[in-house]
Amino acid sequence: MNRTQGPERPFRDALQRLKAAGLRPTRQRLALTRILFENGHRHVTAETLHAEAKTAGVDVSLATIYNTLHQFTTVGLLREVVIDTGKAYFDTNTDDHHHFFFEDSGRLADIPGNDVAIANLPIAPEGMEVARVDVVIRLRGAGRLS
Amino acid sequence: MNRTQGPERPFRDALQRLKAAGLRPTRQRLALTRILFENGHRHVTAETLHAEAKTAGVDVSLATIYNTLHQFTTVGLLREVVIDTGKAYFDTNTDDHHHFFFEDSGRLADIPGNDVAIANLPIAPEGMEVARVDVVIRLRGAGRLS
DNA sequence: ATTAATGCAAAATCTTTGCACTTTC
DNA sequence: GAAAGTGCAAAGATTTTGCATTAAT
Repeated sequence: MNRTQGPERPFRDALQRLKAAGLRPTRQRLALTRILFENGHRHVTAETLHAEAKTAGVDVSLATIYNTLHQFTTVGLLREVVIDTGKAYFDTNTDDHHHFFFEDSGRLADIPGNDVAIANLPIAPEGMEVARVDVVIRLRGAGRLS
Repeated sequence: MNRTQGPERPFRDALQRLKAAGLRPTRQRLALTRILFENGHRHVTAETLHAEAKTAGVDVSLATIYNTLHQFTTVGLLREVVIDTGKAYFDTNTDDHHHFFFEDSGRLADIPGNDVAIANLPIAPEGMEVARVDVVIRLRGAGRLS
């Protein structure tokens, strides 16, 4: 838009992130990257991301949302969290960590810190290696939201 | 089939199980109960259970399979295990325990023993209680099946 | 120019629903 | 014969796919 000044910082960051991941910085991917990574860690589904994009005035088809979520996951920008049968959640925090799942609202939250540890992790069967350990703490309750 | 003798043991067990759960012992539910509970702990999906029933010569519609799986889960005969987006697994072992998931084959297995323990379980947020803690160890590997 | 990405709508999966028919109590 | 359960096919929901168009290198 303004080419007398260099691109603003957030834009440059998004561009950089895509380049580093080896993905072409298309208009859609740049917009989604900014939505996803500019405001701390996020948990999204295809649907919520699509809605957010629309709200932000970015026109992206659902198919592209799905493509993008999976490409980002493949290159390590996102991580998929299996919480629910029939809906895929993606987390912008790709570090090893675990989750709270609020059953009432369907909201997902990282468990703060790396406190959770698993004792007596059983040995993987012959010839198998551990790809990942997922811990989900399902919460239910007198759900007055703060 | 043979009414000069009392019903055989397995049949009686299935009947008993359904009655205890407050479910009417219909032909379909009896058959599914036997398939599910007569041979140690099992992990099934709607599809695998439907196939097994068919193989066993039991005619049950898919809709009834779904109904039954959910009814059984509601009354505590089964437990749902969330492993995979887009496919629901059910476990005949309703005790507190965790799972291995073989990503290659889609097979699910209980982690033997109650060894797995979680250290530093974080406090549930205000007004929330822990409904359940799920641990899934995802395995991948030089998967030569035994 | 070449290659990759996007969008659309159609298809594929898995699951649920509505309603007539059947079975259990 | 009430009430509950079953089966079918249709409808839902989410995700994937095929292919023509558009954009990036």
